Amino acid sequence: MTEEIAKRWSNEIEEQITQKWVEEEPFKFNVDDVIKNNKKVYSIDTPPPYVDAPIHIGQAVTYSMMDMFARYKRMKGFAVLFPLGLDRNGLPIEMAAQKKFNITPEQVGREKFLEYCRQILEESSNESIKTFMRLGISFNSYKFGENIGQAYMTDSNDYRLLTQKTFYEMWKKGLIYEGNYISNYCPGCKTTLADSEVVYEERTKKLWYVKFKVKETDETIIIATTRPELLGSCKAVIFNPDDDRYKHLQDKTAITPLGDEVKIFASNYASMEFGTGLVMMCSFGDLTDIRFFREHKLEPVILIDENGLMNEKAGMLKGLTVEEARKKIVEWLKQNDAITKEETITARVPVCERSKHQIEFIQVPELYLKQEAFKQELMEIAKQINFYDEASRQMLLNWIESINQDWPISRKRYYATAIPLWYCEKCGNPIIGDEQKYYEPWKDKPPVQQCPKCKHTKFKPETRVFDTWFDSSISCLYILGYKKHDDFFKIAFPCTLRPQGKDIVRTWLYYTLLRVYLLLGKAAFKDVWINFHIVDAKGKKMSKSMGNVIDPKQLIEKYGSEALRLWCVVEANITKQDMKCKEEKIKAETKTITKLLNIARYIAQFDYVDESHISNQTDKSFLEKLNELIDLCDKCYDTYDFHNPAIKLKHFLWEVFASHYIELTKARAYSNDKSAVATLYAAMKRLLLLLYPIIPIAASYIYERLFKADILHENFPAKINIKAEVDFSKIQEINSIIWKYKKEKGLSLKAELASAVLPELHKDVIEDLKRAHNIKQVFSGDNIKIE
RNA sequence: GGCCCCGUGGUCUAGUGGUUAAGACGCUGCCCUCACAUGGCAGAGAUCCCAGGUUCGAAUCCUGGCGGGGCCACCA
Repeated sequence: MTEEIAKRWSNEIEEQITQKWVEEEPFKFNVDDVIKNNKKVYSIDTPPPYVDAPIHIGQAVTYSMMDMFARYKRMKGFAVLFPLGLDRNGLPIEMAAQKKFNITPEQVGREKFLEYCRQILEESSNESIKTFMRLGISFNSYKFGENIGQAYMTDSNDYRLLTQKTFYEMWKKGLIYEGNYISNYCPGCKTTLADSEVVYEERTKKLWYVKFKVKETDETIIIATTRPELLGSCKAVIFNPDDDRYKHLQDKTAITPLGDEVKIFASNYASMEFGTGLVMMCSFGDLTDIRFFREHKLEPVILIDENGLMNEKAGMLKGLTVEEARKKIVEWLKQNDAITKEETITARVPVCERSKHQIEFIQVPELYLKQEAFKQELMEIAKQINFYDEASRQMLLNWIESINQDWPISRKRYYATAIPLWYCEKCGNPIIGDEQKYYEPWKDKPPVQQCPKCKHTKFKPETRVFDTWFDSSISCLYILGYKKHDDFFKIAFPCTLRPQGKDIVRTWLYYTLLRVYLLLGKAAFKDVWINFHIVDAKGKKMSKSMGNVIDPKQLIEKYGSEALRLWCVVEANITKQDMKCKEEKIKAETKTITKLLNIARYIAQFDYVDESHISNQTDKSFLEKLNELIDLCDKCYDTYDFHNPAIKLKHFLWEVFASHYIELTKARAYSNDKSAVATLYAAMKRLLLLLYPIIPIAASYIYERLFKADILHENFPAKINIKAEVDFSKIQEINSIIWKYKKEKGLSLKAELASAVLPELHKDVIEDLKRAHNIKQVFSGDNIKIE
């Protein structure tokens, strides 16, 4: 007796099945088996979500899609490496700790502060993991551990040790150096930022018109500036070479309100339209200033210190933040009658991607990883990888093209991977750690007793930590067991797929390709799948402040995870554009699940008949349509396209299978015609297998009841070996005409028809048509006619 | 300023040289027919952004325009 198939789909069924998957770990990655039996590996470098935030709709959708990739590849015989990672590094943890315990790292000291951070992480709910479980994401394991395929955390000693190991490798190759350059500095995060972490935003700013004097002629000139606090670092006043108003000032000397004397000359950097056409060049208000100083070999005066405060060179502004300094100098200038006008302008300003504070440019020593020298090679790498969608490649190429300095990898922060360096107190010689353990120099001793250069025995520990992307950019190496499981790594590298959002192309994707290229000389991935975002029903970006955030947990609660999974592939192609999220559309997909369930219930009332009994031409004609679908799905799934197959599968389910085939063959099925029943089972089996990657929970539920087997162990279906004489579309067409005729005549669908003229078709098909539509007599002819 | 993507019924999407331009959501009407009322059937609703061009033929290819979006560079 077949176990009863539910009439309605429910969250209880979903929970029961997904719970079982979590407990029994059927997707476990077996490294030994892979190595011993030389299995082909398909690996996914999953993007670790941030621990403390519950997962958002975009993650729910993209992880569901990754799950489809993973499940499809398993059906195709791959050993699929699909690990769950959690990102636990970086500033958000520090900020949360500071806020919750109302402390600052400066107050409590490094070790104590790290403890507070760990406490925050300890209390983190792991909410995201529960949602992944509920969505049926087939991670290799939901248990944390250090074996291949187990769930991992980016702040584990194991992960951090690999970060340090790769650091040694690059250090030894001479790719890392200490440089004292102008860096992006975020006053909010109190740290240096790489260019990739800087974005531009439209902001309103004040523009002040300040009086300068010309020394030689004593005339007053007016200069517009948004950065009066940098007046003390002014080294030149410029005007556009075509600006007739100021040509007479060439090579004269300007006196700033502070009394400094600077040269006046022409430069293309000045635009005639902006302000008064005269510009004061300071060190450094923006990137143009930096370039200008370099080109004119001017000695910069740095007024802002490593902490973002005005230093002693700033005179009366010393100790103030930049904001405070600006206020104070404006007041002072006003008192001295040096300001003629004040305007509000809008301009695009560089801001910190995370905290949105305006970037300052300050000079700080940082460790740099060489990248500028490898632009060409990386462009080549970018061209070798398959991009899905192909158009996404351009985002990466654009970014590589625009790189114009090396990557600062050190940060003055705390909760991140330690930089394993010590410096000889006598000669300053840097000492690196070794691969034995994860080092924290401020509390660990270096692996050597004395400085190899001067034999001195005292060392100063490095207290800076790595940029969080320096960790993240080796995730693909970590999951493949780099420098740990050499025999596995050898066969599994490069990683097959990197799935990720378009917003982190210039960080996560770029840095990973850079790191892996520098370490191994190859592309890190075979395929890269870039997703766009989920936006609200109106196409607006979801944000807490707008109040338009859609919580995936609530959607699952209301409609189930299968409806959500089906919706996200049917709705649109997320690799091409943002996808709008409308609840009604998700709700609508519950109907498809119900339909599938009910077709299964219909089939289950007949005793199973195997495929060898398929002989009827109607049946063969129908199955041939399914064969086409098998081909299409296979071809599309292989290129990460689930959108088009999902639409076709839905259509097949509703139209071809339910409306036409089942209605046409009911008479035969109820009279236990072996060919008809065998066809129902054969078709349903294929259809479930095709749907399985998309809606695995429902597919496995039905499969188990109809075929008494676990769908997880099945292969991707092969085409059914049949040859049909009739095109099923032709049959559908005739059905529609007859249904429409009866409708128009106000006849019931069961009403008897005296006769019909139908095209020449196989007798099996004519017989089914006669019984389905209750036609007494059928004549053949080219024009369909019903009476 | 450079590069890229998109513009199909009210809404969201398919279709990428020849189709009566497809589907879903929404809307209207009829029907509880023994798998399914979380259903079935039917209907209304599209100058396929505009203008040229290529072609026997264009929503589909080309050019220009208009509109929307993205990435990068960036004005003191």
